[in-house]
Amino acid sequence: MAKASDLAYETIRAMVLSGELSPGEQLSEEALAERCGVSRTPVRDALRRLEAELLVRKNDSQRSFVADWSLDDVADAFEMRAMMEGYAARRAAERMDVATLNRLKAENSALYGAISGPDVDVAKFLEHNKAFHEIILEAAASRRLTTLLSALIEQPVIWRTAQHYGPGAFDSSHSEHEDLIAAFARNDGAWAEAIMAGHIRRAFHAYTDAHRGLSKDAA
Amino acid sequence: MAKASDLAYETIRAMVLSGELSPGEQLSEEALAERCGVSRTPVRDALRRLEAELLVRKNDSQRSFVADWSLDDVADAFEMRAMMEGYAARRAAERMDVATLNRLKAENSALYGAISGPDVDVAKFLEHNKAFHEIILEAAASRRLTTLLSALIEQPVIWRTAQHYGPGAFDSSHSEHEDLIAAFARNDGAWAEAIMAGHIRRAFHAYTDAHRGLSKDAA
DNA sequence: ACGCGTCTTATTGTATACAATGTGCACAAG
DNA sequence: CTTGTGCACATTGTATACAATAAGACGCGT
Repeated sequence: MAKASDLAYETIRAMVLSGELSPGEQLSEEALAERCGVSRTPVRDALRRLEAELLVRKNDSQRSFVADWSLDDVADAFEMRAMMEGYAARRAAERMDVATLNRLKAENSALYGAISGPDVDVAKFLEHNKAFHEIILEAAASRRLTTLLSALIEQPVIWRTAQHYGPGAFDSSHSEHEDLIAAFARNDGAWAEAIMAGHIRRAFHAYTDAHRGLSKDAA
Repeated sequence: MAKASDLAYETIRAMVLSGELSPGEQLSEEALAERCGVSRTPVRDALRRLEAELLVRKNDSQRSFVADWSLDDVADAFEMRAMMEGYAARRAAERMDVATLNRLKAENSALYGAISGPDVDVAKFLEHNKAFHEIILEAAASRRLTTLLSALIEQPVIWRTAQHYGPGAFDSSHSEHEDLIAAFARNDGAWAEAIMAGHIRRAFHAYTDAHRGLSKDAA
């Protein structure tokens, strides 16, 4: 999309994710515009996008605030994702072809490369993990599903989960991906759906384990 | 929300739904602004909202077009809705209380009143049907689910389906709602989910039956 | 001291002008 | 006749000024 609008979006998003803007804090369009070095117009666009992603919420009189996520909200988001990605996996299994299967195998091999060395390369893991899931979503061949899920997948709480993974969790991810590939190879939609739902739920519990006892962490 | 922005949204939406704007037709912000009697700014807001609702799509270079729905797209939308409303019904069953149950009973009684006379009052049926489903969504108590589903429910193809119902279909709706109430009363999430999924799928087949042989109907 | 109404001010909504960008067409060269 | 290039135009992106509205502060009366 356009330059300034994207800049505003990325900037504000980064500020929310980093905690530079605290949950519950009010967002003034003018203040944000100044910090981004653009006018209010692209900021308004950006806020609309962020609102759709649930990173920002608006009160009754249209004022914007940084969304605050309770544990219930996080659980809710993961449950939604488990359901929808499970559904996507089922559809993908029913429509799987050899070329797509090979792409999935390649991504999961690359993912393994990122976690099999002496140190885990978390950024690389995330990259290939994201690619893996996106290929499945693409194979599900549902525009609506893609639209709705992408809003969920971008949730900060979700993708930051891997930061809290122990070494075993990375291996689990890799092996669950292998199981998914096996299900896809057999066009077994029900199997794929079950694995995927479990896959997401395990990520959720990794999150709760990491946050046990912590009331709130800003960064 | 604001006056002009809402006006633009409602106006454009009505034009798309009525077929005054044909599927695939390009939408110029300036032309729409003139027809709505407002400036381009609120029109841009309205287009973003309509894009989120999938009534409008944008091409690579951000030009807007009226979305055109193939049969596959419609089937896709119904499948998504079946899955998500099924999930909502399950959650609602697990959280159901007496007050909500009574509201559901009242809505379904009113719905019965609209269809039990000599002529079916379709508008009244739709109103109570919508209210019934909204109560369930509310009882599901998931902000994300509400956000995502509301985009789907507003789809024109979906709510227009009832226009094609035969007399038996209205009765089926009413009795399926009764089944849902029974499942809710017993907090039987799995049952509620199964009924709801079937309920939506039946609506889909009512749609395909009505359109059998018709390539496209504009209004 | 407390509640209530008004006034000030912060914030968002809208209009308009201008800049940037992409699209299609015309025309020339091969 | 086809293809490539460039120009004119249609359309969207951005900035800014102004209008409308809601939130908060202040003072008044009780």
